[in-house]
Order: sequence, then structure tokens, then C-alpha cells
Amino acid sequence: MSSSPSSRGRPRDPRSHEAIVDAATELVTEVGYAATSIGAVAARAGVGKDTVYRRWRGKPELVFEAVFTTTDHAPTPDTGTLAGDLTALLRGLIDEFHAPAAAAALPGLLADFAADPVLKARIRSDFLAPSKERLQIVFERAAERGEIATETPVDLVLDTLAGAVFFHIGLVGEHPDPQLAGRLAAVIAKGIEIR
Amino acid sequence: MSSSPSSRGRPRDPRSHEAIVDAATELVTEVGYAATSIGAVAARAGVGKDTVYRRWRGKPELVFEAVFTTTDHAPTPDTGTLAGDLTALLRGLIDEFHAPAAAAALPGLLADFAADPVLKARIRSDFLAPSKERLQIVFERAAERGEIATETPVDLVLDTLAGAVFFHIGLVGEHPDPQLAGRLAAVIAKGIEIR
Amino acid sequence: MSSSPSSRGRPRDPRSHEAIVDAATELVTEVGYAATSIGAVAARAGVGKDTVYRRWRGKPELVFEAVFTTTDHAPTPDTGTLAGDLTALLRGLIDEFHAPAAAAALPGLLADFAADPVLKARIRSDFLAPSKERLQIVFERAAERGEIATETPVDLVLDTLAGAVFFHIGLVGEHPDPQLAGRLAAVIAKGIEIR
Amino acid sequence: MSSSPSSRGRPRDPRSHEAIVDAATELVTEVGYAATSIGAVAARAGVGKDTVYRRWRGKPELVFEAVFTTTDHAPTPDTGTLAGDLTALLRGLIDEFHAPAAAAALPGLLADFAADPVLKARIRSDFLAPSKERLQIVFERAAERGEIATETPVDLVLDTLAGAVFFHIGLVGEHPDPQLAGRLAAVIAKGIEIR
DNA sequence: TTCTAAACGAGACGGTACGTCTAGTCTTCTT
DNA sequence: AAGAAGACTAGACGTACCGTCTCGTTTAGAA
Repeated sequence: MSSSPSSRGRPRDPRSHEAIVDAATELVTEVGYAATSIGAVAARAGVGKDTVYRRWRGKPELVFEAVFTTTDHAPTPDTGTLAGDLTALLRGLIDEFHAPAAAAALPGLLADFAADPVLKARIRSDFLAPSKERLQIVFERAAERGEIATETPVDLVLDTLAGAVFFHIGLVGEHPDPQLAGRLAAVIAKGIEIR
Repeated sequence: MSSSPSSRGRPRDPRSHEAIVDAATELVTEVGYAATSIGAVAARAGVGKDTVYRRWRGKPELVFEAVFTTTDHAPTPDTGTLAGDLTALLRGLIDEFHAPAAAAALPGLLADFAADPVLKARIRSDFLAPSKERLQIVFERAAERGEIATETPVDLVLDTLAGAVFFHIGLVGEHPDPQLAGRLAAVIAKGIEIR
Repeated sequence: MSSSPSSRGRPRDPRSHEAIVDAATELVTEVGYAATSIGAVAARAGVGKDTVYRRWRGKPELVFEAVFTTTDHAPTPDTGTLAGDLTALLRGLIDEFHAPAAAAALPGLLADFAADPVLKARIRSDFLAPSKERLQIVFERAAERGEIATETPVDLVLDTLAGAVFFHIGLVGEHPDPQLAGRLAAVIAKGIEIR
Repeated sequence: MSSSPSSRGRPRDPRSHEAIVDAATELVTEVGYAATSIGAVAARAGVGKDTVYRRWRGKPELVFEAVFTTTDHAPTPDTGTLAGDLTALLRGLIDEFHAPAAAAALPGLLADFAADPVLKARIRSDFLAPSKERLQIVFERAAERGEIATETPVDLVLDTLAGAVFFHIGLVGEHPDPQLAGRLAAVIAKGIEIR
């Protein structure tokens, strides 16, 4: 997709990339998403503005990468029950959203993604992708155990879970009730169970 | 709420108020929340910028009032079952959020509210207040019927419902699946029912 | 000049006039001419803005009256020599221009007068009028004594004197050299004397 | 004088500088000094406001440069008599002040310079500097010829001349009496001559 | 080597919005 | 009708970012 994998000319310095991502994370945490500007990120990273724009199309893409690309590698939970798996999944989601930079960035980030048609299309595919993948597996196993129907809608449940977490973490409180994952998982699991 | 109910001096012109609210609604619908500026609202309303700032502290407060102060007066549903009441409630929420101006404003509006500590405190009290009130009544009636426990957490359910609707309307699709309200209500109702 | 000397309705309160003039003088002295606004003057005088606009067309007229209508009543000097009379006249001019409010207002006031055609026409007739009257008499006496020609141009000399004083007081220094009046008078007197 | 002679980064475009100065000159001439705003200058020059503020601290500095930096290169007159030299000097001063843009800007410009302590200090050093230099030389030659005393005060005479010209050009008339230079020079020359 | 081309730090560039201020007018109730 | 209060339209203020552009310089692979 990028212009050319050409090796002509000076190669991009990987240290710049890292410095920019670090600076973005710090700034978002310190001053919030709205007050974080590309110029300020570049200045803190000791880098020219073009060096940022060369790698990312804008603030939303940069901050998304800076803030949400660490937790993809958690294993899919397998506790033996749907409620248990959902609880584990939710705990992961809450942990991810509750990291200082993530919590600070979340609402503004979603707003910017939603405002741009190109980015909007990526919300589910990029933003929720890792969670959806794991939820899919959890559902398959639950269906095999006969807990839920095979046609249980993954997206509906995922949006519901993500929405609830977003409202709690991003909009309402600083304090993520430690029982939130369990209570929410219990409601949803019971709600979609057969019987 | 405003500074003083003083009757001294020239009273504020209600036509300005209305013209500003109308202009804000139109602009948000046409160009989106981010591209809506106080200056442009004032210009379209045929009003000086001060006249806007005299009534609202900034864009978030103005757009919130412009976009979300029409539907407070829907009656509390009473269908005889929890699932039915929740479906009706959700349909109202979806209708409110799906209005063109509301859908356009929602993500940016929530982001701005979340970014300001003062406004953040008002999200639940002002933003979700009307819905919460009705949900509370629905829960009380369901508890009387023995469908749910008396201590069922209203806020948890409300956040879950609002979060799911927000994700669907604001972030994902233009088209709110007409069955969304029913399916979601069924899951939640079943999830919190006794037994 | 005003609409009608009608005695209908409530008569203007003379205390307002005085309070406005005092407030204008104070503000000009404290914050300077440019930063003095009609609104601020009215507020300090405890008066509505209209009460100011009802009496003066704008800031220049108000400040002019506030700052330059005290010294009209000095007697015409009569020392027996042209140089002596000019010295006395200049000392009066310097004293008038060097008063705190006058020195603070002078440059801005002249700029506003010069920018408005209506006011521009009044600079010489109103602003320099009292000085010109006295200078005329001094010249007539000097002509009778045979010191100067009868057709000596009053305006040219007056502008020269006023310009020199303006440059010293308004633009250059805070400290008006106490010998300025004498030295300037000596040059001019010698310059226009016969022989 | 400006921030840094640094060669780092993109150099300032000289065409912007010229376009701004031209636009300022035109606007001052057309609408006057007070009605000339930085925003309007930038718009007419086809330039962003920052590009103006990057080069000048404000309107006074900009207009001063736009309007008064052309005539520095006139040769010092040498007619053989003090009166002749002064006449030539005054004619130059009158020509400079009487240019459309200069006449329009003069009073407001002096007012703004006088109101700011930093600029005030520059009135004599920058504004009157070229004239003073030439007057100094004229005085030296006149002293050598024995027409005036060696200690004749340059500043006093310069302020007197400039004040007179300012009053005539800037405040009183559009029409600079063609004989003004000669008449004024005659008075001053005679006034400071020995005997 | 020398050449070519891209990356880089820096900062200028044309725009646009901000939130505050003032101008001069208008509209209310009170004296 | 004057007065105090304050709302009204209009528009300038100086600052901050946006995303792009031009500089001079550096760093590589290709000729």
C-alpha cells in the first residue's frame, strides 16, 4: 500500500518511530487527547513534524497505535464455562481500556474515528478485532458444550460488552469496579444461554 | 441555572436563543460536530459571538442542548413484561440517538464531555437522567411482578444499554437494525431475571 | 445643537456629567488613552453607557472635555517684552499639556481628532483657541511697541510653539526641561522680531 | 533586530515581506491608520496573520516600516546659508510627511508609539534619526561660517521643526503651503543666529 | 568514489477557530 | 424623558494548530 518498498534513499530511522510513539503516549496521558497536537508530539520526540506525517496520516492513527498495540497477545481464556470465559475476556478488555493513556485517549479517539468515513470503517476491524477473535472462539466452545445456540450473534454481544466498558472507563469513573467484569459477564452469559 | 434571574437591564431575546439552537442543529447535521464552530453557528443564526457565549460556556454545552432536549417527555412504557418494557425503552433511546443531528454529534460530544471534569460529572446526571428515571420505574414494576431482584443495579444495566446503542449508532452503522432493540432487550431481560 | 432644550421629561442629572468627566480623567491617567473605553468610564462613574453617549459623541470629545477644560482662564501675560510674554505663554501651555491626564491623552487624542474630518476641523478652533487668543493680544502689543511687524502670522507661530511642546511633552520625555519655555520663546521671539 | 539570523529551517519568503508592506501602505492610504487591521493587511497581501506577526510585533512597527523607510537617502543640503539649508531640510521633511500614506498614518502612528514605553524610546532614535543627522551637519557648517553658536541645541530645533510640520501636515491641512518651508526656516534661522 | 534520492530537523507558509474585548445601538424597568 | 442595566450585532485582537512547503544536512544504496 505504501508508495514503494524501494530501498533507494535514506531509510527511515526506527528510533524516530519509537520516540514519536513514546512522546504521544506521554502527552495523551499528561494533557489529554484533545490537547495533544502533532506539533507538540514532534517537539517532545525531538523530531520534525514531517517525520510524523510521513508515518501516520494524522493524530487518530498515531494515538491509536501508541495506545492500543500492546495487548493483542493475551491467550484466549478457557475456564470451562461461558460465564468464566466472558469474565476473563472482560477483565482483559477492562485492563486494556483502563491503562492511563488508553483511558485518556479513548473518547476522543473514538470521536475522531467516527467522524472520518475511512477510519470509521476500521473501528470494528482494527479496534475490536483482537477481542472479537477471542470472543468467537469462546462462543464456539460454549456452543459445543451446548450452553448457547450456534447462531449467537458475536457482534451484538461484543458491542454490548465494549459499550458497557467504554461507558464505565471512558466516560464515567476512574475506578473500574473490580467486580464489574464478573457482574457484567454473568448478566450477558445468562442472557444468551439456552433455556 | 444562569448567573442571575435579575430583571434589571434588557432581557435576553428568546428569538436569539432559538436561532442559535437551530443553527447549531443544522450545522452539526451538515458538517459534523468537529467542523461546527461557535463562530459559524453565530453567523448562521445572525447573531454576535458574544450572544452565544453569554448563554453557553462552549460548544459542548450548546450542542448538547441543541441536540438532546426534545425527547424527555416520552411516557414510561408499561407492557406488562420486563422484556417488553426494555424493548420500548431501547426503541426510544435508539430513536433519540439516531436522529440525524444526534447521531452526528454523539461521539464528539461524549469526547468533549469526558475531557472536561466539570462536564464529565454531568454525563450520567444530565445525559442519561431521563432514561434512568424511566428504567428505574420499569425495574420497580418488574420487581413487584417478581421478575427481577429488588437490588438489580440500574446504572450497570443503563450503561450497558447505552453503550451498546452508542456503539451501534455512533460508531458503527448508519442503519440501526430495526430488531436491535428487541434482541438486546431480550438478552438483558433474560440476563437479569430471577432464575 | 442638542435636539431640543425642551423641559419635557426628566432633566439630565448634573452629577452624572461630573462623575463621567472625573472617571474619564482618572482612567486616562491610570491606563492611558487607548485603553480607556466608554464602557469602562461609564462603569467607573456608576452610569449607563447611554448616559455618556447622550452627552458626548464619542471618546475623543469626552476626553477632550475631561482633560482640557480647566486652564482657559489664565490671564494674558504682559511683561513688557515679546520674549517675556512668549515665555509666560509657553509656560502656561507646558503646564496645561504636562498635567498627568493631559500628557497621557494628548497623542491619542490628536490622532482621533485628526482621523475624523468633523473633529479635524475643530483642532485649531477648539484645541488651540484659548492660546491663540492670548497670542494674538501679545502680538498686538508687541507690534505697538515696534518689536514685530503687524502682519506676523499668528497661526504659523502658534503651530510651531504647540508642535514643539507636543513633541517634548507627548512624545519624548516625561520631564519638561524647566528652561524649555524660555529657550524656545527666545528663539521664536528673535526669529520674528523686526531686524 | 528580528528574533534570530538563524539559517535553520525554511527561510522567510521575501515576497511575503514585500506583499505585506505594500498592502499596509495601500490600506493606510485608503481607510486610514485606525481602520487598518493586521487581519485586513494579511488578507490583502494573501498571507496568513502569523506571517505578519512573525516579522513585526504589531501594527505600529509594521506601518512605520511601510510608510517611513524610503527617504533616508536624500543628500544633506549645502546652499551656503543656514536659512537656505534649513529650507531644503524642511522641504524634505514636508515631502516625506506629505506622502499620502505618511500623512494618513502620522498622527495615529505617533500616538501608538507614544503609548508604548518600548516604542516611545525609539521615536527620536528611529523616527527623527535621519533628519537629525543632516541637521547636525548643517549646524556644523553654519557654526564654521560663524552664523550660529557651536552649542546650538539640535534637538530643540529639530523638535520645533518636526512639531510645526506635524501640526501642519498631520493635523491641520491637506494643503502644505508651498511657502511654509521657507517661512519657517527664516524664523528659526534668524532666531538662532548670532546677533 | 561519486551520484542520486529519500529522510531528517527546523521552521515558514496560508488558513481557520479560539475566547475576549470594544463600539455604538436597543430594550427593558425605574425614577 | 432620563437613567442604570445589560443584551444586541459586528468585527478586531493576538494565539494556537492544522497539514504542506521549503531550506540545508545527513545517510544510505546504486552507478
